[in-house]
Amino acid sequence: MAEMPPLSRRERQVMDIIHELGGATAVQIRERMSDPPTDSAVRSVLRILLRKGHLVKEYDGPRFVYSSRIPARAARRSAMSHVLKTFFGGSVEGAVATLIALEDGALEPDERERIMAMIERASEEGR
Amino acid sequence: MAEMPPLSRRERQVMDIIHELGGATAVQIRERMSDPPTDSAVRSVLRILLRKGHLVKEYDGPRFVYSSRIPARAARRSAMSHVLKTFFGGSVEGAVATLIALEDGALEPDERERIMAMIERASEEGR
DNA sequence: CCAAGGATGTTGAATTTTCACCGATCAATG
DNA sequence: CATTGATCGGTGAAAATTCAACATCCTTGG
Repeated sequence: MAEMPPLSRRERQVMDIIHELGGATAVQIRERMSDPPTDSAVRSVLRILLRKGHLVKEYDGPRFVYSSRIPARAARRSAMSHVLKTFFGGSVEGAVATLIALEDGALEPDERERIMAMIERASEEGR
Repeated sequence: MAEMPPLSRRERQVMDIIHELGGATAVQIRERMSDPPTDSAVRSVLRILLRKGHLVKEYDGPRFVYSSRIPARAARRSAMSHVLKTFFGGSVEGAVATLIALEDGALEPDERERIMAMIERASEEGR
C-alpha cells in the first residue's frame, strides 16, 4: 500500500468522473468525457486503474460498476488538503474566501446559517 | 486561448510547485521534487510548459524565474472550483466542513472570527 | 584575459501512455 | 436455437512522455 506514482492524464480524468458520480460504468464514464476515445480505450484505462489498486469493480446486473478503492471521505480530505497547500499556502481563511466567492454571491441564507453554526461547533470541539 | 489538454504527470508536478511558490527557478523546482530527475530534465518540462503557454519566464539576476501565465487569483478559483465539483457535488457547505476539519480543530479564534465576518459580508454583497 | 562553475537549451532514445482493432462472452429477442 | 446487440478484455502499435548526455552561453574570480 505504498505511495503510488501520480496518475496519467486519462487515469486522472477517469478517477475524477468516478469520484464525481460515486461509481460508474464504463459507458457512463465515456459519456462524461469531453473528448471520448473508443469504448475499449476507456476499458483499458479502467483495467490499468484496477491493476494499480485505485479502483474496485462490482458486478451489478449486466455490467460492472467501478468505484474508488479509498473511501469518499478520505478522497475528499486528500483533494482539499492538496489545493489548500498548493494554492492557498495552507490558509483556511483564504480557501473559504475563494469558496464562497465561487457562488457568485448567491449563498442561500439557510446554507449560510448552517455553515456559521458548523464553524462555531468545530471551534468548540477543537477544545 | 482554447482549451488545453490536461497536463502530464511531470507537468502537473511542476505547475503545482510553481503555484505553491508563486514563481520559481529551475533549481528551486528540482529541490522541491520528491523524485527529482536530472536538472536538464526539469528544464525540458519547463520548456514544454512555456511552449504550451502555461508558463512565462522572467530574467531575474543570473537566472530565470518561471511563473504561471494565468493570475494566481484565477488559478485558485479554477482549482477550488474543480474540487468543489468533483468531490463535493458543488456543495459549499460540505467543502467548508472538510476544510475546517483539516485543521484538526485547531482554528485560531481570531481566524475563526475573520471567516465568520467574511461570510456575513459576502452574503450582504451578494444582495 | 583565462579558467571554472553555473545556468540554459538541444537532441535523441527509452519508457510510458493512449488507443483502436479484434475476439469472447452474455442477455434478450425473434 | 440462432441472431442481434451490448459488455468486456487482450494485444500491439502509434503517439506522447520522460529523461540523461551533451553543447552553449554567461558570469565570476584569479
